[in-house]
Amino acid sequence: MFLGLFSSKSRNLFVRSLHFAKQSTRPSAEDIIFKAVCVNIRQKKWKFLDQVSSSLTNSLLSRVFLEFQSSPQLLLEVYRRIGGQKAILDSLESCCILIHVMVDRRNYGEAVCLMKELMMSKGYLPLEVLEALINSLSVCSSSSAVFDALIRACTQSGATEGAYGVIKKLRMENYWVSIHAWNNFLNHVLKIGEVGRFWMVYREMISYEYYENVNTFNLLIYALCEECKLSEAISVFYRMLKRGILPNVVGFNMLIHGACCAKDLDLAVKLLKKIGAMSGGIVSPNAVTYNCLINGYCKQGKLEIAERILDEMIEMDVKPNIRTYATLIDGYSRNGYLEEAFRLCHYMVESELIPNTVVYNSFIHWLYMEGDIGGVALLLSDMMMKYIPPDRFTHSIIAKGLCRNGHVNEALKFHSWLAEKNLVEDAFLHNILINYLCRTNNPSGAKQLLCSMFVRGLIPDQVTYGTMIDGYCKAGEMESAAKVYTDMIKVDKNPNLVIFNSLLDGLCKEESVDCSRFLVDEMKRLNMYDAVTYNTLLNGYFRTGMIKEAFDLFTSMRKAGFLVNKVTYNIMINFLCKFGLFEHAKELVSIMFSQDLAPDFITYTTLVTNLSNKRSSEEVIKLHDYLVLQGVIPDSQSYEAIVSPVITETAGEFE
DNA sequence: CTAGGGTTAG
Repeated sequence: MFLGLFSSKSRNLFVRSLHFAKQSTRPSAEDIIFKAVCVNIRQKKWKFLDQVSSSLTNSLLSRVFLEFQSSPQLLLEVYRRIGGQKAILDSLESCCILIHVMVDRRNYGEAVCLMKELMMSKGYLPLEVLEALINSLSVCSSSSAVFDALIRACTQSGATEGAYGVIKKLRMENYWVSIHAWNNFLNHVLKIGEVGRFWMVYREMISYEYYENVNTFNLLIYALCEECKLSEAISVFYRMLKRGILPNVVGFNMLIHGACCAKDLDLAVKLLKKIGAMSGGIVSPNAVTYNCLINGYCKQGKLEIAERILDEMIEMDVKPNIRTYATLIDGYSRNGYLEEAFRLCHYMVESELIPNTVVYNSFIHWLYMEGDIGGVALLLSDMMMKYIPPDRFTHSIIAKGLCRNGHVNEALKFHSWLAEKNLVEDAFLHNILINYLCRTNNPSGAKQLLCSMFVRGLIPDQVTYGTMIDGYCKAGEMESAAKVYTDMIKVDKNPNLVIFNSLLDGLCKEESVDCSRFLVDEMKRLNMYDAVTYNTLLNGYFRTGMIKEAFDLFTSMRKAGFLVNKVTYNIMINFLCKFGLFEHAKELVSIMFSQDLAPDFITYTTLVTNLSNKRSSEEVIKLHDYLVLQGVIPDSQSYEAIVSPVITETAGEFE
């Protein structure tokens, strides 16, 4: 009978009369419909709800949500059913009630999810959500954990300023911002790579007299590792112990990861061995710990040790996971052992771990690097058949693979295809294409691509600008390079070391010695310079015949130590050879060995080419033998063109 | 919370 009122014909009439009835006294029409809605929700009669949902008012919805506070699952079901409707869209309050209920039930995941929905799909600002949450605080019993959830929702959806705004506002209104919320924000700031801001926020937090907990300390360790300040990270660890805070495995993992990133594998292993002692026996390594070490060794090309760690891990009863194998597979692939990588993949499948996108990405990348386009095609179709979704990494890998194998136009077509299908695009992919367009002497095409990024709503990053600048510098178009540089400054992007080095290289190639020197002085003032900077300048001095300056520079580079690398010696050897000073050049080769800077194929080519121009075949062969005996891998092109012919020639003499 | 895959310099 009552339900008959809601047949589609009479519904509108009813709703209209509802507004009328609002003014009149008991029992108000809202009361009636409220009761009807509640009864139907209790009986899960969704059809009824679906029929009326579009005409439910905010206040009524709020009442309904409050009524069902103690049945969170039912409430969630109601919300999900009518969530897409306009009524609920406008009812920020009811959603906030639901959020409070979820937080009360410690269902933080759902609460965060609802908040992200409000901000990302429904367009509410973080501060609007905050205000609504505060307004509904009085009717709900929820604690300030709801604010933690809001900050988490902001950081998870990338709203950095939103999250910080919420923290500020809460402090202004005298609400308590928990240490968890601070930690979450600090973690987010680190993840987006803003270490400087991390320390600012940390100092701010400390100024409000917060006490760091174990997670805060872990974040400090992480930040210091990011800055390659390992010993400071370790001392933070001890400071934590002194405070009586018990360490957890995460802190150790961060230290070990930091040591691996700083290529100090001995330290990483030492830390692994000392986890027990340093934690008073309460912490033991987990899969992450071992994975960090395995990755460290893989990146150093020490695959036997990496695999030994895998064995040790199994021995210690720590189960290897997909990341363990993905790391090793990539390690083998990047060091040229694709067959081994496939063997490991088979083994992994036998251990009932299914290869994921990351594993496919590694294989595809390294197959492309080997020029095995057919292999790539097989893997890509395999991925499709197994419904393993490609991601933005896959796209970049394909684009780069195509470019590298000479199909820049195919890569561009692939890119347009992605755009057409509205598939994920990022700056990374554009950077690859821009780079190859520049390399194929098409800076104007690269410029077009850069402009198209703005149209697609993608923000070019430092690498994008750096790649463009380098492209123009290499093409000798310094004015265009300068234009890109100023464009970059205009959008508040700071130049980095790579960009300065590119500009310096351009200036040196132009033989603008004064400008080059000026730039280097400026870089020194900003404390932004490295071996590349000095190598570029050194090369520039030699090219312009400034021999004295070059040698003086070399001397001061050696004094500094860290400014000298293989490239430095290659440059020196090249010019010594050009001047006919072969004995001096060879002296530098032995210095290279003694400094653990093993000559590479460029050293080989430089020496062999120069020697063959001016000296006898015997000397060329002697040099070749000497280098090979010392473990230098010859450049195959130089060997075929220069050394191999003279070997057969001299061999003929002895016949 | 921490670990794996893609971009720039000589």
